Amino acid sequence: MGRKKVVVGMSGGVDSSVAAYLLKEQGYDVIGATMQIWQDEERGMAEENGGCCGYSAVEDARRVAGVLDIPHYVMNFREEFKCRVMDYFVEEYLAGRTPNPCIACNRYVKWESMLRRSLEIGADYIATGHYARIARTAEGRYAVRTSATAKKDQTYALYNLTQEQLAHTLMPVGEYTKDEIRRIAEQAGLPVAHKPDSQEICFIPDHDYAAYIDRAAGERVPPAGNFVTKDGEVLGRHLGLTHYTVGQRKGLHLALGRPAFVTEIRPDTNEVVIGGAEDVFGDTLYCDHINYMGMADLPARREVTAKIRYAHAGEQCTIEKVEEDVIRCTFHRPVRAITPGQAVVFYEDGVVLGGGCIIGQHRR
RNA sequence: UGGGCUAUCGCCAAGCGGUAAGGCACAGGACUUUGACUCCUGCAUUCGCCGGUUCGAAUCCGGCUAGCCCAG
Repeated sequence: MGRKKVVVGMSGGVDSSVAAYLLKEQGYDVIGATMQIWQDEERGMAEENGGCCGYSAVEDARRVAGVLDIPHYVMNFREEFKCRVMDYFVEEYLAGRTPNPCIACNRYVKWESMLRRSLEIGADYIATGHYARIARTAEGRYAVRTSATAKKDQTYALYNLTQEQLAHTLMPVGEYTKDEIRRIAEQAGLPVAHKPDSQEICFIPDHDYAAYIDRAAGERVPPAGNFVTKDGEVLGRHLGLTHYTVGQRKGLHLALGRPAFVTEIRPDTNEVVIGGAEDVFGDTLYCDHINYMGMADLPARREVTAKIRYAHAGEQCTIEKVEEDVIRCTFHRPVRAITPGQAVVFYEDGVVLGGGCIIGQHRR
């Protein structure tokens, strides 16, 4: 009767399906659970391939659970998802920042809500199909560390998890490569072995973020304004701050003879600053809303590797706490597109030490 | 109204008698559990309009139209 009970968050995709399979093989008492997060089921049906939490989620997950012969529940997190992910996404854009909804979804929905509900039904752990591994530091802290495949590594999106959450988390998929996972799925006879990988933001199926924000924010959407150079020269009109992000090139409709990029978004003056390719590099950033993971605090400066976006290879840098809940990060070499609202995540030997939300290149 | 200059893809711009470079922008695709970046592909049977010269013109000639500049 000593079998540990684990609730596996099943999205209906290959990864989480294999996670459930692996845990069952390892002797856990496995329960499958699929989160219901769509606000509008009708619209969800429009999506075929599904994001990490697309419409086909429930059905596919149920079929997999059937094959694995494990119970399967559907957990309704629509309210949490709306409040912690969708609303956050819109508010950030309205403030001229660029949010990462997946990070918020992980921390607050996949973990906070799903873990609480799982513990309530007597589970010891929750598990997901993320390409990451749980590590224990010498000081006894929990942290996520890079998976066996650098290629599909998903630790960046998990930097915001708490010690409590990590203590109750299993990530069996992190030990394998994507190819191995698909092979395992095939051998196990899982019906989703060849389902395409998820991508894009799951709650905006048509990929038109600006239009989504327009619908959600109505009157509060920032109006059109000027594109300017850093010297103040007006280059043209922009469609409204929510259409842009730092580093962006496409969609500016600015034919300057050479590629033009967004280097800064100024909510206070409603301006979008434009520069050349070289102008989007910077070597210093400040971040707040720090989450300490592998390290308990940052009492002194420290040399680490930092990623400033999901698909960033990482760059060596020095981090230093400049005030409570604000860290300055100085890169050894300039990094491209330091973007307010995005997360910066610190690593040491593949272990996530912590991270925060980028304020910008200046302290504010 | 005289004199001069210029009119080539949405923007900029090669071309100077031999059968339309390139850049930017844009579109599509690839990549991608965020936004981006990047990469690949596409993008003027036609050169302001009408005639003429020539085997052959965007390139030469004439006229017209438009814009710019200098005179007034």
